[in-house]
Amino acid sequence: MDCAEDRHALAAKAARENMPSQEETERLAASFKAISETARLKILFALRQGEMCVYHIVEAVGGTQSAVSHQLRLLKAAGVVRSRRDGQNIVYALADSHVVAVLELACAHLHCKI
Amino acid sequence: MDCAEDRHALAAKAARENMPSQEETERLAASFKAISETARLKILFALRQGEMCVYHIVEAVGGTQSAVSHQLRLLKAAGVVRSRRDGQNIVYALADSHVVAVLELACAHLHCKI
DNA sequence: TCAATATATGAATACTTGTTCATATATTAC
DNA sequence: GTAATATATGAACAAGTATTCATATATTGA
Repeated sequence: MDCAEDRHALAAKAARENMPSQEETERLAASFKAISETARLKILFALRQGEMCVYHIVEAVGGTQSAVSHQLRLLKAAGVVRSRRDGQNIVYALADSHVVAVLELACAHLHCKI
Repeated sequence: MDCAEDRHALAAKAARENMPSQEETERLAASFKAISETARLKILFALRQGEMCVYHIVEAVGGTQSAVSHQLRLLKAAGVVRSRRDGQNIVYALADSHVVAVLELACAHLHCKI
C-alpha cells in the first residue's frame, strides 16, 4: 500500500498534527449519535414548534410514553435539549440555536425542505 | 397523562402537521449516523486538510486498511465524502462545504476548538 | 396524609452496527 | 498475458443500542 502524491502525504501529516483530542472527538460523536435516530429527530422537529411537556411530545411524535422518555433522557444527556419542571409536568425545549442550525444545514445538504 | 397548557397543545398540533416525511427523516438520520462514530469523524477531520487516497487516510487516522475502507464506504453511501480513481489509488474528499459547516457548528455548540 | 397523575428508570430482550479475517477486484508495470 | 499493488467486500462475531414491561419517584389536590 503506497501512494506517490506528495500533496496527500503533506495533508496526512497536517491531519495527524491537527487532529482534535480523543475527548473532543468522542463528545462530538456522542452529539451526532444523539440526533441520528428517526425517533429522536422527530422529537427535535417537534420541539422546533416550541417547548412542550412529555405528554404533548408523545402526541406529536407517537410511540409509547416510556420510549419517548428514554429518548428524551439521551437527548438531554447529549446536551441537545433542556428541561424544566412545571408543576406535575416536565417541559422540554431545544438546548440552543445551534441545534436548529445543524438540522437546517443537514437538510440543505440533502436538498430536503423542512 | 395530560397537560393543560394550550401552547403545548398548539405546538404539538403544528408539529404533527409540519413533521418531515418518514423518508426525509430517515435520510437525515442516516447522515448523522454516518458522522457519529469517532473513527469516521477522524476521517472527516483528516480530509479537512485536503483530499487523500486510502493509504494516506490510514496513515492520518490509524487503524487497519480494511476497517478504514469499510468506514469510507459508509461515509460515501451517506453522501458525506466523494471519491475518484487516480491510477491505482482512490482519492477521497469531503462531499461539500455543508459537511465542514456542520462539524464547525457542532464544535461551537460544545465549546470546543477544532 | 393519601390518592391520583406525570414522568423517569432498571432489566431483559431484540436489533443494529463495527471490526476482523480472508478474499475479490481493478489498475499498473513488466 | 502475469505479477504486484491499492482498495473493496462478504461473512462471522463482538459490541453497542432501542424498546418493552414493570415499577419507582415526584408533584398536586383533597
